[in-house]
Amino acid sequence: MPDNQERFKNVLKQNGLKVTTQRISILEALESRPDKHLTAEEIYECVKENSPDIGLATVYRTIQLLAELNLIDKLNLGDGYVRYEIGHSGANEDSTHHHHHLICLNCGSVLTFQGDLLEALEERIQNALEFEVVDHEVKLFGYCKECREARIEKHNNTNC
Amino acid sequence: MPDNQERFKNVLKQNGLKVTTQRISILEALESRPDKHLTAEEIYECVKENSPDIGLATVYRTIQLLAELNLIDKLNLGDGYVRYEIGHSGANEDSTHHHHHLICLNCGSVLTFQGDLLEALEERIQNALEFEVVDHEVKLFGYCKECREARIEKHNNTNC
DNA sequence: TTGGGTGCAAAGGCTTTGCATGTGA
DNA sequence: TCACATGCAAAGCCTTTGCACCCAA
Repeated sequence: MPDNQERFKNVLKQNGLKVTTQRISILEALESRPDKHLTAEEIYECVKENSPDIGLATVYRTIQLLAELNLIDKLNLGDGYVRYEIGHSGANEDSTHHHHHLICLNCGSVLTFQGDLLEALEERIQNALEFEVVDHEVKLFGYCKECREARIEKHNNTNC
Repeated sequence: MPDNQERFKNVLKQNGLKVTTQRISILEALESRPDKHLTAEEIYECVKENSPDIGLATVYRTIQLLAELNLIDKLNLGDGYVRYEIGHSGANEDSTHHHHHLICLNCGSVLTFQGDLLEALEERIQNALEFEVVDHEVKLFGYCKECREARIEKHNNTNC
């Protein structure tokens, strides 16, 4: 999406930051793999294909920057890596209510789903606990279609 | 709760594991601070008061064990530490639907709340995406009562 | 020109692991 | 007794930082 890239360049300029080839490459890498939830290392490997000289430290610095600019979202699956993805909602929409994640406990794949059924809950909390909710994160753990089918198959074959 | 401790000892024995003073101490430390979401280091400091010779490695090994035995829950607030707390639901209840967390973005305090408004959502996902949900994790980020009041006060004083 | 950006390597910080010693059953 | 558990220190691993060089503006 060149739109997104133009927006990125503008955001950088507006913040007095420079538009460098590395920054563009990293954004492109993330854009080319939507819903992929890449780790810093994966982004690094991906970017190196086109920019072999890039350093891992630059990747870390840039994703931190992108996250601060709300251009990408951080995601922690609890596996020791911090992951990143292009912001689904975009900076123009209400960024506080976005998508959530379905994490397969077997293969580790991550699906996303839209939907915001938490507003009622948040309102209740706001009233009951006087806690002002500004963001939320929902992770659902389970088994994806593929793994379920494989498991059923295995079950039929081995009976365990 | 001596009940919990008895249960713990039984669980250990049933799994062919030994009941050691270190393991008991660590469980006690976690029990004495419900809703506190301690890091390994904090547990270590806490246990050292009564067992000065304990090693940090033992704490790590034990909390890992306790988590595997479902006696404690892991919690990741995204601040670089893994935290642990005594399982609220206990092993006798339905352990898949427990409590959730309210994390203050200002002071870092963590409140918990019960309630499970996600069942409808999970059912919908189960049907639509053929993803079998077995557990979920909900984190709400915002500002606790104390910080809100402090913020309002500051606002009134400094006008910013 | 020039101050922010980058690459490389070293350092940080949390967690795990190897190994000899200790200890519950 | 003896296999499991512990303590200590070293190693692992992801991430950040220091510093000299580079380059977008």
